[in-house]
Amino acid sequence: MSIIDELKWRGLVADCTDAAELEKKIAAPVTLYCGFDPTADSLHVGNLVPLLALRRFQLLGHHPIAVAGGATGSIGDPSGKTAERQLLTKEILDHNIVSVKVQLAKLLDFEAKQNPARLVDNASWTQNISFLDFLRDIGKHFSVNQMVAKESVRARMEDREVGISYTEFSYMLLQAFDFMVLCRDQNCELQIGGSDQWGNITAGIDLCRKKLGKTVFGLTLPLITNADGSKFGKTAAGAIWLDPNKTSVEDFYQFWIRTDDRDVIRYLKFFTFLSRDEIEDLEQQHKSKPEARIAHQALAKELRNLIHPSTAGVAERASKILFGTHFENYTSDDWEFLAKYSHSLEVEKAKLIGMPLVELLVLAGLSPSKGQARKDIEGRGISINNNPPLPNFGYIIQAGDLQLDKYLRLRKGKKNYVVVTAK
RNA sequence: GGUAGGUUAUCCAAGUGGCUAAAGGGUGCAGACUGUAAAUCUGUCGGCUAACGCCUUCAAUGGUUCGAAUCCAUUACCUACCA
Repeated sequence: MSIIDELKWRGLVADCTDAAELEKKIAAPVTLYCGFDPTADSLHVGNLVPLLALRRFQLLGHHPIAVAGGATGSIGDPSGKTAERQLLTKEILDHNIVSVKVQLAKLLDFEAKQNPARLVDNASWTQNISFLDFLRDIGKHFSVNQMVAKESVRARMEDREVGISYTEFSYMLLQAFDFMVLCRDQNCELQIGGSDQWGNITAGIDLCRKKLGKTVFGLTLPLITNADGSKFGKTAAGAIWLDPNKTSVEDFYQFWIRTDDRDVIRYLKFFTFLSRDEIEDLEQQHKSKPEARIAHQALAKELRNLIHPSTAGVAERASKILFGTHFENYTSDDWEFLAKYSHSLEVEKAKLIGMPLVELLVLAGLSPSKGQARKDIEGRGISINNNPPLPNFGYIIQAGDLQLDKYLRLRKGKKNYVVVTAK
């Protein structure tokens, strides 16, 4: 199966240039790239789609290049954005680049004998070029008329409330320049990216043809949407990050477990490397017995293994303990384990015993304020250990609430848990 | 540079002197139903308080007034039109 067939089956092709020619080209190994702008100090699950696509290409023998956007990230891509963005400071940008590079490096194989991945930073060829040279050599090839017609720019021009700065307007020139440089120096012939990158990619293709006389290709991946219409990868608490310090291993796992039924098979295709047979088998199981959530568990497990390989088994175990019923039998190992991988809080024992529950809820971060904590309790959403919800908000923590004289599980609703440890 | 309009709570958005902690909607959170699903229904959604109530908030500062999100002045930011 060619990479294109593979991607098509997975629903991962939104659009591509000259499909017939691309099919031919791709029969032999090609060099391709995808850019990742360091807009934060970690990648999030949304970045996974193009990144895993690079990996899929690599697995089938192609040569992937991951481009860290040191230059483009300092400008800000207007694509898909409804408002002008705040420029990141130099310090934040540097910090982000370092972090993102580490994550990119984890998901591609740099040791492969035939087709090792490469990681480059577009600042390396952009930062020393002068503004005048850039305008003369690159800018001359762009027609403002065409740039204005591109969806990403047009949307912002039409929105009277927002507009677009010259800085962001120029973004596509930088990205086109990247493609041209990679094509020239590394023989890169294909750029992939999210569907919002279409305009930027075609700009690069045009530039390669004009500057280098070469025909190169572009392929975009679909924007991932949730069945309920909300944005993929965002929760109220924010994005789901790959960095375990920003999104705990347990939360990361839970995120996938809670996938909408209607999305779970699509996501298996998008985000895992399971084979077609395996996914179709899961689909059968899911259809016949959705409440067992077999597909959800497979999805969560695959992703956890991929992103947090050193924690194999951790999330499943934590999940079993948190959502299971054999609460009284926890050993102190179980408790320590929970404290480490889910949300936890340490409080001095002397302070803990006798502390009003509302105060503990706020300390634990389960309720934003004491007033809200009170309402949460009155709404019968709060319980300690595995007891029924507490009926009144005057409750004070007792010594008897501590399991093994040390641990206490505080729960809000079904999904929010904090393990409180007395010290 | 000139002219006009805007800035309200987590987001959108009403409100043009007292009845306004501020309509409505979204999101969120909780409850019921379930499967840690969806849909639906209910409650809740500035802070403190057991509660009466008190405090802080409508871009910022200063003013008018018994009383201001609402009126005036200055400043900042955003947008449009004109030059």
